[in-house]
Amino acid sequence: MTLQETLEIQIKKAIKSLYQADLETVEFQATRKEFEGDITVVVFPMLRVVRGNPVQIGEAIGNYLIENVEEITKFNVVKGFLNLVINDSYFLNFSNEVGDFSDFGKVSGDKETIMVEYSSPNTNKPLHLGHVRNILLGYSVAEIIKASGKKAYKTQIINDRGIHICKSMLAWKRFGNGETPASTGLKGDKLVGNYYVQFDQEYKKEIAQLLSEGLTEKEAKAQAPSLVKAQKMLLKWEAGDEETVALWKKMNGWVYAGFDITYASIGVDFDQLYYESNTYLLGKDNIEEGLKKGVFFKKEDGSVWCDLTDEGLDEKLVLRSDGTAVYMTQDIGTAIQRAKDFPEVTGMIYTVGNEQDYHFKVLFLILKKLGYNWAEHLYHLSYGMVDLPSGKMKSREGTVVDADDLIADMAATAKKISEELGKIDDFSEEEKEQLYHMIGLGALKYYILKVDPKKRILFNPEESVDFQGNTGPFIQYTYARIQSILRKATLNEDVIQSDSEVFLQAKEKELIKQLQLFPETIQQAAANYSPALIANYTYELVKAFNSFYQNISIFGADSEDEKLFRIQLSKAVSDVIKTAFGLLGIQVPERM
RNA sequence: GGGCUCGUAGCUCAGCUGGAUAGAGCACCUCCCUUCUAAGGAGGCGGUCACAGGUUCGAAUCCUGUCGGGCUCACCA
Repeated sequence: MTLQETLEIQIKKAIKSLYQADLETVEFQATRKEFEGDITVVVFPMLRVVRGNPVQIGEAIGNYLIENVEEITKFNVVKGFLNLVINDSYFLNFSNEVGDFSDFGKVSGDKETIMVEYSSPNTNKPLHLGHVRNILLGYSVAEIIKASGKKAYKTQIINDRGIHICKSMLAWKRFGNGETPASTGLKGDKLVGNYYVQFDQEYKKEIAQLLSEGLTEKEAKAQAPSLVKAQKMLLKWEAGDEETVALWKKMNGWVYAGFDITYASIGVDFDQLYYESNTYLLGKDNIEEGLKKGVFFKKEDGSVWCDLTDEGLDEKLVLRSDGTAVYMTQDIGTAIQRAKDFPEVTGMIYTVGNEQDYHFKVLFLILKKLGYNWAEHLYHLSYGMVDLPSGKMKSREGTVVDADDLIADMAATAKKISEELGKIDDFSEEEKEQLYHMIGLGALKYYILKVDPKKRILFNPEESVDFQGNTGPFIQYTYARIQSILRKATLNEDVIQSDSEVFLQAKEKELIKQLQLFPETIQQAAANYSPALIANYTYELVKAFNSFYQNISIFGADSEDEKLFRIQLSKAVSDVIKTAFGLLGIQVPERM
């Protein structure tokens, strides 16, 4: 039983015996810095059950707790807030009982399995900053779910077919002269992306030409020769035309090789891949089934719809009048297919931008109506767009922040700062490069993950991401600092254990309190799908540690026991930093 | 127009299911490396929590409305 649970029981007893009343719940909060105390009971809500002056009630409860709870040594009441002081041995016991903090806060278990979809790129262009936000969010949420006691499968659906792919293929055939990644030295995704851009330029020229010939904009867009050719190519692809399919395979292969490099650089992975070329026909059977169940209805022209007006939404098309699938059809089919592939899956998370909020609202509703039990646990991990000062990023117009370039820039900044400081001059070149990458990536990931996913991010490439203050490198730095202490401690053969009485400094107590919050922070982050909670928690922990570190000497402690305790506490903090950053997908260095 | 969403310090953001005088970082100004890593620490400056009502012991937080930004309402994906 936690201390808070004990207190709740005792406070209910106190109210019962003092006022003959029953409390439903007791409201606790952390005591604010300006008051003495470790935990605070809010008295106001009790006034509903107990008549009286909040200060007097607080005093009465405080006195009762001192009598009946040994951990409570003192209290004070300010207005309706009862501030309780907890004795040192409670905190010392806590850190001794945990002992090894390397897995502290994590819960193991696999009763529930959640599938997390993220990234899901098109194969006609390289990954950019928008994808990066998606990838970081999805990966982190999957890791948080695992730490909270569930199983998580990371997956992505690769959009490897469709008109957009044909556009790149067409432009390559026309302008490519047989270029390959090997012949140009370009990453495959970059090479293919260039042709996608080239297609669009050509297409725009054709539209301009047709407009000058007097066509309307709509006509010009539909009749431009490039587009017509791309549409023909798509039909050939769907018919299984050998040459088209071969080219498609070749160019997609280039892109996958490029993606793999970027994913490895970012440090993310997947458990299961789905390809749209395999799944785009799925869903039609499910529509048929839904028709029989009465979930859908057919209009006179043969198109199939789902009526969601009862839920305050519109009617939604799920099958065209010619019997072909739409986006929704595929998503219905894919979800059902995944549940078949992984029968243990109890829920799915879709990491997709907020422009698709409505689509997922509808998708989830339809799946519920179709009667799948896992449909109750579907979640759209929606996030805001990443905008540039110039506006929206557009791949076709080449106004994007490329993921590889961005990571390289971040590493370059890390290098510059590191060289100025000169603390790792003895590293080998390879070690240095690894470290710069780790720090640069840490800065980027933290920068993106610490903000609420719902908010859009304005990214200004001119102003580089910070490396000081509330940043990834600041936290990595603190970790490295603690490792330095631990190396020195090992060198001095200080044994990491202490069980005798030591006097706790206020800063040490703060640190332990902060450590105690980690398990519930993980649970909250999982419940809210929020890496930001982990990031903010870690920042608070690290701030508390740095304050401790600057104000209290570890190796200059008065007694051997105190010294050992401080080393042990530092170790615990660094273990938790490592775990927390692991949940964000950020690595921590031994030195920096 | 309907729906969803955001609006907190000059800038970037925290603020949990309503709780004490609204917190950080950046920027700006003071201090602190004979001590364990100064990518650090201690402090200062800076707010009508978009606006107006309401709910109550108490509202940045909940409700309604207004204003402003974004997204979305395709037989596109």
